[in-house]
Amino acid sequence: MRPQSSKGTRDFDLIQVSRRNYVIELLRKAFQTFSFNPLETPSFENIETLMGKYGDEGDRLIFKILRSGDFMKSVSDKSNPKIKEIADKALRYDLTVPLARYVSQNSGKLSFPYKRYQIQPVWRADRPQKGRYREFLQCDADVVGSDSLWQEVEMIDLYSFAFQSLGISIEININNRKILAGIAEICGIENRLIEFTVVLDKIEKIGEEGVISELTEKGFSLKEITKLKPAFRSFENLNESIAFLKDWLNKSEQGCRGIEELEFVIKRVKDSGILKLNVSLARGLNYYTGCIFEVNALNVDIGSVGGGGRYDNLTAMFGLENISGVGISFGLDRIMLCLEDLNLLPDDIIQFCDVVIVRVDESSSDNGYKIAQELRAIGVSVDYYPDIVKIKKQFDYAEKRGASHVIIFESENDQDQIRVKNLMTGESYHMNRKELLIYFQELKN
RNA sequence: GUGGUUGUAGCUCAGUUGGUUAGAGCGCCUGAUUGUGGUUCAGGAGGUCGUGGGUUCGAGACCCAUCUUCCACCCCA
Repeated sequence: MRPQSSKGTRDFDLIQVSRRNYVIELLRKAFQTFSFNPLETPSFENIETLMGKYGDEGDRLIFKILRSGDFMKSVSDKSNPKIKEIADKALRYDLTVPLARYVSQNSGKLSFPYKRYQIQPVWRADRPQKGRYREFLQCDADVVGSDSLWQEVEMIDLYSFAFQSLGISIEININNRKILAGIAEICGIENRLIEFTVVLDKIEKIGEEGVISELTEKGFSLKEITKLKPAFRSFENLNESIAFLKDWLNKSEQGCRGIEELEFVIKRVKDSGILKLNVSLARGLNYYTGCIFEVNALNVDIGSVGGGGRYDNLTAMFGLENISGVGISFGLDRIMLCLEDLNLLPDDIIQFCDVVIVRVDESSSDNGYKIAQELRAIGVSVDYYPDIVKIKKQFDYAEKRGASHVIIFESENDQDQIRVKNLMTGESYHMNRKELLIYFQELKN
């Protein structure tokens, strides 16, 4: 059996784990600063909880878990069984639907608005690609149970806070689903809103001509497309774009409401300079109903590093009506790529061991181990080399472990002459037990 | 799900139109050298050439299937 990790999954070694933890801790801190509380939900849910929430495409990508026992017995058509006959659980596909389930299930004991953050892996049976895996960590913050636009304001402030702490310069594209609905209304295609937005969302990638040809392909008429054309325009200036939209959509009540919402938010966020109104921004998930955002890192070509928006009635499918929420997500894998590209990862975040204890023969084994115990008691990370092998090999080992010091017990060594070598400087000292403890104590501080 | 791409020693890769015992660098092991690891030298181990079929006198090279990698779609994060 050849060792091989499963498609679209990764192992993380010491360095990668350290770096990821560094980022996760900063995100956690940002979430806590904005008073979100942690929530963790199980890796799998009942299959009905997840199926049908992400569209047909989503259903296909959900990892389903086979029923236990001899479930095939009760399958009617064995050559073509129904999913629910053979699978009753599924791995979570995102963190939003489990949140909706949790909030609905616990609505009695939660106080609203309920603010939670959640950092957990999710699974998608997608075909892997650059920065896209079948198992990846999502970092979400959501607030549910308030219609207030202040929530949007806070979410954007949270984005700037978090990315600032990571040292990443960003711009946030912002739009409002109501504006998109308004555009559809003005152009007389309100019944094809989702189709239209999915295509419009690609404009950055495929350009105006691409969008036009794809819309044509989908059966939009030339007249409709001509009417839609103002949506392809992009503006550098927020006020300019708002003025334009106000004029264009003044006949659409919904569109006007969308613009008002945007204005409210834009006026109040801390760094409105990073906001960019982008009418073509739609975001795939069609449960969004209000403001939507997408975060792009500047100075690096990595795509979006986060996104989110307002959704109404996400809990309705679980029987809890009239609950509105805003959620944002941080794409950890993309953020890691971005930090690597920009060289923003500090190198002192990797937790190597501090000291390796080596010895020449068994005569110093007990003394050596005692030192290990004493050093550990004062919080030093100690590796006690277990075997008596050539000193060269033990030194090589220590260096590979990233240890900053080696403590050497030579056969003639008595307790008062313990040799300590600093691998960073190459300096070597002799000291007794007490001095040694003090030396490392000071190093810790 | 569609179309392409990749897979040779622990790592990075060579391997010429199918033809003898499949190579290099780094790493690893052993021994010397360097006054206790980091230098230098010498020697050595390690590959069913992703896996399974097939074509052929002969396959790492060709064909099919499968797994994996990366990429573009679809979709999305």
